Amino acid sequence: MSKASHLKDIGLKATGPRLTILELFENSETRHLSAEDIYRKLLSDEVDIGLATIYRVLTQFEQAGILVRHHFESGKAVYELNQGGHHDHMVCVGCGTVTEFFDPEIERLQERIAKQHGFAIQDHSLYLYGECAECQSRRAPGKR
Amino acid sequence: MSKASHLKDIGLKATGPRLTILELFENSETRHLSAEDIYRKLLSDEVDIGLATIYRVLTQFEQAGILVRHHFESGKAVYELNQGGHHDHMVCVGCGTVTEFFDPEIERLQERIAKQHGFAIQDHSLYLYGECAECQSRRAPGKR
DNA sequence: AGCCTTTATGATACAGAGAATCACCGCACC
DNA sequence: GGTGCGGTGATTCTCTGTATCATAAAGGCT
Ligand SMILES: [Zn+2]
Ligand SMILES: [Zn+2]
Ligand SMILES: [Zn+2]
Ligand SMILES: [Zn+2]
Repeated sequence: MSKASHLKDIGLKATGPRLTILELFENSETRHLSAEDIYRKLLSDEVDIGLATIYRVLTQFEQAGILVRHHFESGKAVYELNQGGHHDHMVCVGCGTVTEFFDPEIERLQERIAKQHGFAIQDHSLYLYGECAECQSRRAPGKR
Repeated sequence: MSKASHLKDIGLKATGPRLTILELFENSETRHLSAEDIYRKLLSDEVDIGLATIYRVLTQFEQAGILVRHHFESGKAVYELNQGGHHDHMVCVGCGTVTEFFDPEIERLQERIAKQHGFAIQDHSLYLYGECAECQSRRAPGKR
């Protein structure tokens, strides 16, 4: 009953859709999922949850700190399980693969710049867009 | 006739709306403007340019390299004059003020991380969100 | 300048992501 | 097992931004 009680702790009833979506994140190969991704995945699993519910649950989970939301250039928001460690993202414009990274030096420099301007950082977003190693060799197989 | 010939060089006719929008950017106090911002500003100046035209012209100017587009968390795209130097942005969640900054060290570290993953960066976006100095003292006048 | 072809404009319709509505449903507590 | 309140899902609405299309205006040519 860990999952159900976790939901109750944050004031959310342990309903079918919520547990299903939470489990989907825990068992998914791809960490970063959009509302549409989740909707399609559930449909292919014969689970029928309305798109409105998915949007609602994702928002609630984000506010509860269970999920973290990101906005890549794709235009649609993606969510991932909040497992404590902050990290930033590299997005391949070829295949869409998302790679996570964390650089304490960059984090420190951001704080330093903010301090220089008397700015109190609450949040930040750093996305690198480009071509992953696979997509590069796929486009120029000879090179390397 | 510098502006007009500049437009012609990139294959765009030097029309009224295009010149007006370009001049608006050059004379604006605020560097970062959304389509809606421009539309309202022009309306208050008794200039009537359709919103569709503004969106179209902004897209063309971005493709021509005259403007650079950014997506802050606000949800709407903002544009600024492309004056050569790349920079990143700090956005105040209180008053919306945008502060620009450039840190060669952060840029270098991004490249290093990409290289470590065999990733070829084409573009990146770094936004810091928080409270500017003014908004902080406005909320807590005693402190400082 | 006046004509003519090409491109631009602007009103409006359309699209896509996501939030709001609201009647119905089902979990939790008794 | 009833009852009430929160949850659900079909649908509608909102908000950015794009596509359409008839009309207008650039700019090259004479
Ligand atoms: Zn790739
Ligand atoms: Zn991540
Ligand atoms: Zn501020
Ligand atoms: Zn800027």
